[in-house]
Amino acid sequence: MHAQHQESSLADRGLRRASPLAATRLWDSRFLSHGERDALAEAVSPAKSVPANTDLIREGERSDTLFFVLEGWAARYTTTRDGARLFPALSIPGDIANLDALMFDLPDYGVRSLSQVTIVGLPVDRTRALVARYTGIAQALFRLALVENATLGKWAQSLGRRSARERLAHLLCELSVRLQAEEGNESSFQFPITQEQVADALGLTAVHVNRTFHQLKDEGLVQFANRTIIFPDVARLRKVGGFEPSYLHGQSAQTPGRTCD
Amino acid sequence: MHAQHQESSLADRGLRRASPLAATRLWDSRFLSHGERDALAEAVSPAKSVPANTDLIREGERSDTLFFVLEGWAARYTTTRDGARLFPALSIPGDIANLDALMFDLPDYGVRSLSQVTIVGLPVDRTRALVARYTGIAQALFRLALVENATLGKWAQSLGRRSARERLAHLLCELSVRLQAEEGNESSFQFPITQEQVADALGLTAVHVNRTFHQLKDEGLVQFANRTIIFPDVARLRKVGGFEPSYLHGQSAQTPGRTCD
DNA sequence: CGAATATTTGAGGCCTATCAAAGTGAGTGG
DNA sequence: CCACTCACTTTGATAGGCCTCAAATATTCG
Repeated sequence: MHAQHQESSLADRGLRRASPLAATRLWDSRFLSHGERDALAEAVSPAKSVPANTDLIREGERSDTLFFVLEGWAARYTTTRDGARLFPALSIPGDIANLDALMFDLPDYGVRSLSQVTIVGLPVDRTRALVARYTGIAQALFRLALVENATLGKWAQSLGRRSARERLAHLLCELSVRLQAEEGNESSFQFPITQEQVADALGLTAVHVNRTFHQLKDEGLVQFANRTIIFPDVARLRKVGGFEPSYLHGQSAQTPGRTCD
Repeated sequence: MHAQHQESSLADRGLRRASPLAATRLWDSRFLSHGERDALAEAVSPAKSVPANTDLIREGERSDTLFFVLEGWAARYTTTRDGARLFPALSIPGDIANLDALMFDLPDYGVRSLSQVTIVGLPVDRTRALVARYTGIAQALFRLALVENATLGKWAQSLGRRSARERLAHLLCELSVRLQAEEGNESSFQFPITQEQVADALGLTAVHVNRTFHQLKDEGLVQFANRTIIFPDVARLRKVGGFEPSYLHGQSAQTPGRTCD
């Protein structure tokens, strides 16, 4: 942690310690060399805190920066004409909420904070330059896109073919694995979002999510204690949700070796 | 079309005319230089015809080649323990069915032909070499991943928040646009799959898909004539499905300029 | 402490699933 | 060219999961 390089410019950007990106999957990736990490840390904008329920990107609004989530949860959302909302993806610490901004100027979704979040921005043009110059960064971003792809596929499977109970169980299992990279404990984590937001992730009603949560509680599969969720029996919860963590390709610390080819 | 380069080796691979990839989005991409196209055509394996309902990749089976679909329709599929199937993606001519094989050795899905298909394989290791050498190819593949991402997001929106009628309308609209790159007519195309397969794409039952098709027919929104589907009123069908083609980012000939930044 | 937000509970209804069977069409072999 | 078969489509009846509407309770936050 000695300030070997010029840390001052980084500190100016609010990146006092190593880098706010240190918590990020992109950063953790085995693909990044030292130089690549420095280049990334250099390109990043100051960390910013955003309150809950505020749009980072309004639906269909142009955006010229990539958003890294450092703390808190955000979500991509789409709205149908009749006002129904769905979250095709939850963005939790370590995620990039709008990776596609790298290639497309107009997203087909919005991004909104679900809890208070702290984020860091990466300007698209600078990122393009990094991608062109550093193959490791290009690979890491490509990997992120593919993992998101797999996650979306599972999401679709849940929405299309699983009951409310199974869907909720699957979501909770997925989150426990994805969060584990930071929390270090797969059987419990902070759960900062409302049941209505869960409903928008699962394609259900808030009312029904509530009933489903109670069902899982009654079965002894989940518990709550001041905003943290606890899984007394992870194995059984996974069974209920039909959850197989392999599609996350080592987004957690749990399967460190199986990440890439 | 004169054989300026050595066409013989290509011909040996069954790529007689320009290249079987000519029909492919990857090929069409404005990112590919002449040299990159040649390199791609060179790397591709001989075109192969596969009958309907056969696995290109069995669920969870290792695969070391990328599959381009040249003709016919295929699908990625996932199965839940109770046997329910869902297609998170349909792979139609021009698509790569298993892009993630580039980075991950074990897919979390299977790939299966829905109709008779002709495909071409691209070995993963050769593709990696191409990506490392040709930035245009890397960019084009990244684009494909991001478009697939957007498509999966819309798929999730349909599965989570749209009625059967809306889902079917949306799917048909999406297919009409994606196929248009080849067919050139957005109001009609060959429809080679069964209602049960449609059900697996929409998260419905074959029975209900049948009823929903009839509903759309009765409304004058779709017609069938010997295996081709016809949309008498595309605008109205899009309205029903809540379909906005922008997320496909110019996968069709219809929005040629808006493809990239 | 009060207001706004989130959770909880109840009753009733609709959309889609399930189960079952009949009808249709394409391909095969005699 | 006609049975015959297999797969797909179509139709009907019933049931169930989740939604809708509504209101009460609990919690958060200023």
